[in-house]
Amino acid sequence: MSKIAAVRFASPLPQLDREYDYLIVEGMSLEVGSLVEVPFGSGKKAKSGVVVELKEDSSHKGELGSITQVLSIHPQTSAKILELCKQVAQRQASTVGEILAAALPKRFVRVEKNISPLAKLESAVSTGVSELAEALLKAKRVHYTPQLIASSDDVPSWALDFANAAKRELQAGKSSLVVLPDYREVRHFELALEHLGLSEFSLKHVSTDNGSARYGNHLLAQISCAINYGTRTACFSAIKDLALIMLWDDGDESHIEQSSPYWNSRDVLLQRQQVEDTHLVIASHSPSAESLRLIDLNYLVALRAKGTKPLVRITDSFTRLDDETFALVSKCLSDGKPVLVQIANLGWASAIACSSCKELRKCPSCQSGIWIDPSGMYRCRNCKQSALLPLCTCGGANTRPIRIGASAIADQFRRSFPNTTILESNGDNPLLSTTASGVLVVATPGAEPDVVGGYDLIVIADAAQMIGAPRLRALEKAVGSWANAISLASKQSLVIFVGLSGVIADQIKDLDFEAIVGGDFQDRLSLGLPPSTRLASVISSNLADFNLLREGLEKSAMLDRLRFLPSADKFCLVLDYQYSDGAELANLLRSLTNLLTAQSKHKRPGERVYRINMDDSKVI
DNA sequence: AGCACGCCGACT
DNA sequence: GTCGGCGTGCTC
Repeated sequence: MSKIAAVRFASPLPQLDREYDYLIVEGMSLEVGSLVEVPFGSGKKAKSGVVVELKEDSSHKGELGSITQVLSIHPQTSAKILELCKQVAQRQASTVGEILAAALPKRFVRVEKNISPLAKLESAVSTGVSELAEALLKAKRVHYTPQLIASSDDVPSWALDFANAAKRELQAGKSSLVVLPDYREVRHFELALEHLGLSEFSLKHVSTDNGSARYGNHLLAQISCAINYGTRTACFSAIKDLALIMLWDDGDESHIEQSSPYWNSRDVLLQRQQVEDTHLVIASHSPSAESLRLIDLNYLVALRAKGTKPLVRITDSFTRLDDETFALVSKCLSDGKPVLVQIANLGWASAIACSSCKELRKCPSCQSGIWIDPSGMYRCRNCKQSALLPLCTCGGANTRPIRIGASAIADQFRRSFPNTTILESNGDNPLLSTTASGVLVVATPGAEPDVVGGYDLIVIADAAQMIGAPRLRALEKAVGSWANAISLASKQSLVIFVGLSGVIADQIKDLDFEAIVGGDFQDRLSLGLPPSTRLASVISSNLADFNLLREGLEKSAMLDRLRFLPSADKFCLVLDYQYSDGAELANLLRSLTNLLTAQSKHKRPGERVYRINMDDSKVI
C-alpha cells in the first residue's frame, strides 16, 4: 500500500498549480482519480482535490498533512487524462487546474450508489464491410471524407461509418470516443447507433443532459467498454480501454471552447491520441485547413469514400434568385418535392438606409449599424438591444432595407407560393427536421433541417457573398457550410450556386471542396498566415499591464521569432508564431503573465489581468 | 482563494 | 506603547 498521495486542485489560480503531497491514513482506500478532502493553507481549511499519483515518499521537506476523508472512491478521471490535462495546459499557456476543472463533471452522490456496468456486445454478431474500419487496420491516424449523400434510411453516411468502426472496436473488447460539434450531429450519430442496434452499448456525454445522467455515464465510461459520444467536453472523459477516437467536422466553431483557456477538440484529441496511443479519425465533408496541413505533413492518412454526388448548376447572376432558379424552385414545389434555400444573413435586412439621402442609419447611442431581426425589430449590432429609429440627420423618416435577409426571402416565397409550406430555420431558432413533402425551407448556414428522403433542390443563394467576407477563414467556412447543406440532398438532387464565376466556379462544378480549401490553404501558406502559423492573443485588463507585457516580450529571447500584428481591440496583443515555437511561446507567456499578474497594481478581485488564447481564429 | 505575517500611521 | 490598515507570500 502506498503511503503518500499527490493531490491537485481544480482551480485556475497559478499559485495553486502544482501537486501537494498528503499522507494516506491507514485503512483508507483510494486510487488515482479519487476525490479527497485535505487540510489546506494556514487555516487548515478543508479543500477537495483529486488524487493524481500514489507514491512511497515525498520530495517535500516540511511535514506532510493527512487526507481528511475520501469523498469518492470512484475515480473521477484517469492517469492518462491527467497527463492530457498537463499537456493541454502547457500548450494553452494555462494551468493544469483550469483544464482539470473542464475535465471533471459535477458530482452527484446519489448516482454513485447504483451504477451497474453496461452489457457486453456479443462478438459473434457480424459487422458490415466498412471502408473506414478497414483503413484503420492499416493507418493509425486517418482523415476521412465520407460519402456526401446518405445512401439509405436517412442516416448520414459518416454517422454509419463512425458507428460501424466503433462497433468493430467494441467486438474486440475496446471502447471508442466520438466527438461531435453540436446537438444536431449528436442526434445523427444516435440514429446510426439505433440503426445498428448499438444504443445499449453506448454512453452519451453532453452538457445539455441533466447532471446526474451525465455523471453516471462519466463513471460508467471508466468501468465498462462502450461507444462514448458527445460534444466537445467529452474530449476529456476518462474511458476504459480506449482504442479509437473519432472527430466529426473539426472545422465547426462549436469545437472551440469559448472561455479561457480556449482549447479546441482537434488539438485536444490530437494530443489524446498520442497520450493514449489510440487510433484517430478526423472526418468532415469539406476539410479544415488544419487537417489539410496534417495530411500534407503525412501526420494523417487521407481516405475518401466513393459515392454519387448531386448535379450542380452555377449561375453568375447578381440577384440571389434569377428567373431560371426561380422557375426550378417553382417546378420542384409543384411536383411536391422539398427545396432548400441557404441564405447567409439572418432577419429582414442586414442594414437600413435613409430613403432620401441614402446614408446608412446608425444607432443613436453608439453609432453602430442597425439591422432588422427575424421578428421585424430594429436592432443595433453593437448594443444588441432593439433600437427606436429616430429621424435621419437629413430629416428623412423613411428607410429602405439594404441586403434583405432570410426572413424577407421567406416572406417573398410565401407570397409567390401561397399554397406551399415555407419554413424558416436559423441558429437562434433552429428547426432540426421536417417531414413535410412539398416544403420550401429557407435556412441560414449551419441551421438546415433534415428532410425525409433529402432535398431535391438546394439553392446556395449567397455563395458569392459568403466567400467574399473579409475574414481569414471566410472561404473555408463558406465551403464547409455548403458541403453540410448539400449532404442533405436526395440522390436525384440538383444544387444551384448563385453568383459564382472564375476558378471557384470551376472547382465547385465537381463539388471538389478539398480543392477549394486546399487552394486557399496554399495562398495562406505563401502569405505566412494560419494555419501555416498560428495567432496567439493576450487581452489585458488595463493599459499599464498591457504595456508591461509588451515590454516584457520585446526583451525576451524569442523576440526575433515573433511578429506583432495590429489589433482592433485596444488592450489586445496579437502575435504570429510558428507551430514549432508554440511550446516555448506558451511557457514564455505563462511565466511572464504570472509574474506581471503578481506585481500588478491594477488587478481587481475576480478579474483576470491577462487572458491568453494560443490559437485565436477570430482575431483577424 | 484564504489566511498569516509584517511593517507603517493614529489612538486609548 | 499597541491597534489595525492591507501589501506580500505561502499553502503538502
